[in-house]
Amino acid sequence: MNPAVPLVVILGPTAAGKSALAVEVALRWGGEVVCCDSTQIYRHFDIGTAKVPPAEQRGVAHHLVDLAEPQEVFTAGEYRRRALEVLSGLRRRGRLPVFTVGTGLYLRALLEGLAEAPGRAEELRERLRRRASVRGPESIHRLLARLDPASAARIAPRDTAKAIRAIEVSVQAGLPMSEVLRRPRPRLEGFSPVKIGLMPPRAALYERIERRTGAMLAAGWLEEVRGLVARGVPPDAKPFQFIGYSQLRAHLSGVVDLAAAAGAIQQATRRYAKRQITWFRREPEVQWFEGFGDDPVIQEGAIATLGTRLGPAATGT
RNA sequence: GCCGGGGUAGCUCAGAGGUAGAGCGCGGCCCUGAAAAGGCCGGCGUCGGCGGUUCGAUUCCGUCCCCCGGCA
Repeated sequence: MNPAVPLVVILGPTAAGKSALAVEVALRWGGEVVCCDSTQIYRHFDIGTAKVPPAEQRGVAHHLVDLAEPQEVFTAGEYRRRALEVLSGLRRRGRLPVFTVGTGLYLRALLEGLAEAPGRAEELRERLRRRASVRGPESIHRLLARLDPASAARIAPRDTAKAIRAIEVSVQAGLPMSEVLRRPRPRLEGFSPVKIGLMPPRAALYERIERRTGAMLAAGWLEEVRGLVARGVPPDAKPFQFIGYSQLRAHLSGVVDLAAAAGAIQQATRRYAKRQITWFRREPEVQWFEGFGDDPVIQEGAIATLGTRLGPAATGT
């Protein structure tokens, strides 16, 4: 068994400056960035998902971006498998993994593992969705209550997405999902995570979200969306549900003017940031910094904290 | 200056003699293969100011201030 090696995790809400800090850390300790973001997985959806442009990568390798085509469905389990591959490569080459985490579930799937459970069953999902739209979301919940009362008690009656997953698992596994979840989970071995959290003041974060939306539009976001539609990416492709892409598609089809679309994007982003904050607050053993990751003062503090765990910087830049 | 209309939550507004609600916003939360998804909870308030009537006024009366129209 190899001794545990460090792994850096940088987490925080969208627009908190995770990417900039990650590149700094990677440059200091000879690391490579590993993205943990469910949207940057998709190819061709670049501007709105805030992928790091090559110039800002400053020669640092970025992993787990552009893994899937827009019409594919990517999952937390798939993320875990791909991340483990990347980690073993980095370990072999003696490079420090620096995760930028916007998607809390994916991080949890990697660090704590997922219970061994059946994967998606598209046909069953489709049937259940149809049932939900014809007979109402509660009908799905009633079905679940018969298959798995414990899960039904835990899942809200109108939370169709969670109820469908619970039914899917229970049916395929032949026992209630609540039982399946009791199985041991394969925790990440051989790495000791060091977690840095970015938590800018709320007002400043919201201001930055507003400005970034404008900057993304100025950078050609609308043209990107127009191009995706033109090249035939189907409207029901997963990434078209992401924040901004749905609103800009509505704008292109003439339903709303651009200003209204931009306002809706900003609002959706604020809500998303709030949900991320709620999730990350429960993450254990995080060293929190109350500012932005591209602020030199915050970077200095984070790097000093990391220094106590990683030792002095391997490369002096 | 005169005549209307109006000042109630962050915004738009409803309401009624017994200290107030809706939508949006905002805040809090949940989460095991769609997670930028999906779901749950919360009113956060000098009812423009000051007097008066009343057991009780945000509601009725007076007055002042402010906003929006129209006429000057």
